[in-house]
Amino acid sequence: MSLRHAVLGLLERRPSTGYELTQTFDRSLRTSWQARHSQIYPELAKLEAAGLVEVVGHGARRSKTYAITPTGRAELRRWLVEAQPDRSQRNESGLRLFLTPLLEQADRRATYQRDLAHVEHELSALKELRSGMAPATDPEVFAPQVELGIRINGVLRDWLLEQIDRAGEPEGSHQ
Amino acid sequence: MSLRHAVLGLLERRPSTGYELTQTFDRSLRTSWQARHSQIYPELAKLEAAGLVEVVGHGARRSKTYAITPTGRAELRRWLVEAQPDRSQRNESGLRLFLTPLLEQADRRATYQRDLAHVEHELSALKELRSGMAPATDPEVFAPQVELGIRINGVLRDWLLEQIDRAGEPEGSHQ
DNA sequence: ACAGTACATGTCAAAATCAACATGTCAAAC
DNA sequence: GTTTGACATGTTGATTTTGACATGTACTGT
Repeated sequence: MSLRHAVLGLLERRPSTGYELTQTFDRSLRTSWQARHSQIYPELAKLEAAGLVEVVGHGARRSKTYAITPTGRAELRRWLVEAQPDRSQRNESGLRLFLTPLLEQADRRATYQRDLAHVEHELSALKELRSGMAPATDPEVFAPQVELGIRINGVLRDWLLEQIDRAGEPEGSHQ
Repeated sequence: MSLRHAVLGLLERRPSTGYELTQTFDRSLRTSWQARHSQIYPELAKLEAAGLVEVVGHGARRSKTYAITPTGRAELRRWLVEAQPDRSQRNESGLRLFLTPLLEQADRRATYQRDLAHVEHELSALKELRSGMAPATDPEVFAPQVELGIRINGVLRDWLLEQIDRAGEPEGSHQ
């Protein structure tokens, strides 16, 4: 039940509406956990019923702002500190990378190129985020995560470049 | 429907029984895609019904060996080359890393330590795998993936060490 | 006034996944 | 000979996740 704790965690960062949570899932959390609004709204209702979150305000367009309660905070801490992590993952890109060697050279090269383009894109987005980050606003709560993302994507980029090189050699080298 | 393609991919590598696939999911694929036997056996049945795989042999203990068919191979290639990748992930460890800064210092330090222990463990397992890998057996189909795993876990280790250092400073430094 | 778009919340049926139940085979150790 | 454990395949009910359907609100530009 990670969705529950993801929602609690985001509400610990700041009180939010379901709509805002949906966007955060889509923007910041997409590389760790994803959820659609059709999952988030029911989950908020369940969390409220369980007393882990509460509605702290009503805004425009029927929006409800939720905040975490002390009970919810305790549950979040318990999960982070005491619950044993589930290390398994679901990562389609990883699966593709694992299977790509099965392709013939030209196809393999093409898919690595496509992945490389995506990684470069991610990398520049993260670097822009890093440079534009107000050092006062998110005091270091956020910066290290961005840094980690940059490093992992850097490793991925280098690795992909090596694979592309390698896939090109047998045909392209020494005319 | 990544499970389907994961199974096709594994059968492209070599014909296998459901039991063998289950083990491969658990051992090699656990960082990309996981599946239990209760999902794998029905999926094999569906794939067989669809003509993407076929039974090529019966072994001891009622075991059935499946192999990919030409149709299945075509579908696998189509998925790898033409289908647009789903970049979203489900990764509880990533989620925890994202939320850990919310904890107070002592808890934060402790969870980073726990993660570090796990990463070190992964790292030594991968390095052993690298050294023990027959260069002739899995000719390079497998080696680059192991190398990537080593590099990513290395980045993770360094990052965690930095975070632990940082979390220790305000209290532990200059007596 | 009207159109388009972003905001905002919900529900529902289908599909995917998981944990538990269920059954049986074969080899090695004792 | 029998117990233990790895091998091997299945099913079932509950939970999680998805994609589509559904509805309404507020602002912005024309």
